[in-house]
Amino acid sequence: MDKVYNNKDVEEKIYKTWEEKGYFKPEVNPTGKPYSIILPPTNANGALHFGHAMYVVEDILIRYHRMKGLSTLWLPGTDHAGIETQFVFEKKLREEGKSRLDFTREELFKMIKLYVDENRGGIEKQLRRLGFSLDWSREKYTMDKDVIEIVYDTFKKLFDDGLVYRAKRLVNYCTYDGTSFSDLEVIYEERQNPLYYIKYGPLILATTRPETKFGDTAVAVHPDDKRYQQYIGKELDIETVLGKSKIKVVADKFVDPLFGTGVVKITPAHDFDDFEVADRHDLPMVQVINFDGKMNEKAGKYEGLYIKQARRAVVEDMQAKGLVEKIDENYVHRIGLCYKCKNPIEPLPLEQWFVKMEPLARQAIEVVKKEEIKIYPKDFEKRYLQFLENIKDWNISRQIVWGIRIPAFKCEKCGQWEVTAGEVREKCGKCSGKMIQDEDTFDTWFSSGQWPYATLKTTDSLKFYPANVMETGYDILPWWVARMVMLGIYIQKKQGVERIGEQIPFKDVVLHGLVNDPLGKKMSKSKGNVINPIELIDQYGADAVRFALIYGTAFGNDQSLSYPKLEAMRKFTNKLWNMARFIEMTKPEDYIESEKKITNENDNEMSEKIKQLAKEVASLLNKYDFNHAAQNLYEFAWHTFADIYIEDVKNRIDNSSYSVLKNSYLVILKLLHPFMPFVTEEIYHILWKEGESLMISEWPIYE
RNA sequence: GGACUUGUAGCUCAGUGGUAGAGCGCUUCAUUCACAUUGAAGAUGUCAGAGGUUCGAAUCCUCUCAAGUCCACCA
Repeated sequence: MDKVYNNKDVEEKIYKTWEEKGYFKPEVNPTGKPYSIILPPTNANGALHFGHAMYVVEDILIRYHRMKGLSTLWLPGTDHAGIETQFVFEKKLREEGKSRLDFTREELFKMIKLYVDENRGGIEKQLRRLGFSLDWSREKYTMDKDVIEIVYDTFKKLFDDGLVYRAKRLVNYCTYDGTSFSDLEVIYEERQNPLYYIKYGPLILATTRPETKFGDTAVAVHPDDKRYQQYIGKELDIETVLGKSKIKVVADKFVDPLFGTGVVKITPAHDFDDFEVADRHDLPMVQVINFDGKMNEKAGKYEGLYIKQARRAVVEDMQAKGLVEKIDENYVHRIGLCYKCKNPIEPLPLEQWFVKMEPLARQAIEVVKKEEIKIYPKDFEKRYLQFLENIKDWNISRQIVWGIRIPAFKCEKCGQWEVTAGEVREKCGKCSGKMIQDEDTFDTWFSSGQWPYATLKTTDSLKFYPANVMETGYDILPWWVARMVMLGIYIQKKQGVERIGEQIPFKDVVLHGLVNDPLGKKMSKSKGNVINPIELIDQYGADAVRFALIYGTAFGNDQSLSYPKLEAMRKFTNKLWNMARFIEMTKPEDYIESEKKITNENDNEMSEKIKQLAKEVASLLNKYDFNHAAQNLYEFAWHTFADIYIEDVKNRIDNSSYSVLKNSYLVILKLLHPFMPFVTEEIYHILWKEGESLMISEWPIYE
């Protein structure tokens, strides 16, 4: 053996052998009980980042259970990542001086598909570098035909059940990207904008958006506000920049009497709150801004102006007419921004497909409260429940081409909608008019929300449903995990599955924290502080990187990348290596493997301590306490086994003590294998059997 | 506005009712005898602050301060 463990020579060779021998497939343990984890699908077009490296905990669980003899499946997959990918592609187009508007829908889709196909596979290579024992033969993609069929089918069933409906709702629309975003995709930022105090007949109200006044269909006051009691229910004659007009006064509790003058203009087509007020008071909706971000004909002479231009013009004209009471230039408020381009989100009314969430959420709440699904660490349960208890209907339409096109068809003649499970409809069933397919695609989360069922069903692996563990970053708990629970249960119920325990998509939710840069700042491309895990693997070895991510940080907490820790873990792999080297070098010439009788007190103590360690590590892993399992192993291997025991046994090696030494070391290797698969496997080949593998050896269990 | 997380040795972090811990760094010694070293010994902390519960609090409760995150969003 070399004096130093050289990870570079070892890792690639070993991973290749594992894969070739089929050790990653559940069939390696043909009679074992099923145990499965679905890898959160990675962006098909993406590269590895530190979020992915944290999936090492899944590999630990998988390797642990595989060694325990379970038929273990860790299923990889990729996601088409609709908005994200189209955004990246459009950026590329812009750099080439082109725009998506230069192409038809079909052309654009083909181009993006080609672009993604060319860039695919990169991340799979990188996940291999981390040593992940994924069953690559079952890899799925959200755009696989059979996955799409399941998504279609679910959509149709939801529609038939009345859980999908079409409605004109305000959407978070980005007039620059030309698409709507979910609530979760809108980011909020504080901005300082002028607050205009405008005269509406006898009333004065404060607004930041005077240009939307042409869409006002009422003004509102608080029902208990003494100042305005005489106006409630009346219609006011008001003077506007477009001449005389009338407007109704309504009373609604949402108005804060302390803000501004306590009077609010109601613009249902361009404000989320106003939309709800309008709903309660049956007010008409007047859209004055178009999807291109310009004012429309309802804005009279301001038609064709962009929002900002219109605001300036309207204010100037109002000032000329004496309609502006005052302007508060120091007003600070939070406005919604597009998370992609950082431009203000415009609430606009658009016909969309919505999923009625309340009935689905109710079940998802119930399964967690009944502990059919458990969330680790438990603190995250509150976030999950908070999200589901306040859930709003889910807008699943996206105005992008890169995605699964919604299988809904509208009759040109009579306006009838028909939803199919993917089949094309050309003629209207009612009037024989021509049917046209909805241009929109599904929200990416609508397909990934069906991921556990879709992947297992289409790989003929349904015996692994529900998955034992869903492990992911806590940041996508509502976006993804909650939706998988809701859709998973729904799908299984529709399949006629009655037992809750078989409806849920997974049993345990395990959430890891985020990895920040060494200064504790979130890694992001825009900050330029992104660190590529592959570079660290090259430098420290995959085992050291894996161990460093687990060791010394409470599971679920964020951590900052630490170079000293990586270095310490690299030394640990080297220490392990040299323990093996010692054992190899000190083998008694007449040593017989079967010699087992323990005669020395210290040898006896060691074999007892090893049993305790094995129990402790198993118990910690069963609780998803990876950190303490790792700490125990590190502490024991280095300080109990090497510093004390090896030092002690060094000068008195005989057949009996050597047997204890070697067998104890084997247990340490086995317990460490899920954490550090490469170095442990390599040592096993050298000290034990070259043709066999530690990864499919038996996990040490002592009763 | 609602909630969550974090604040412990110079740095990165464990520790959740019983005399303050690890790694790195630092000091001293030993060693090149499995270990691009390793081992032994050592120094270092008003456990963010204040109050409370308790025989006893880093740990439980309340409040304050600071950093970060999620959700909802007031014209």
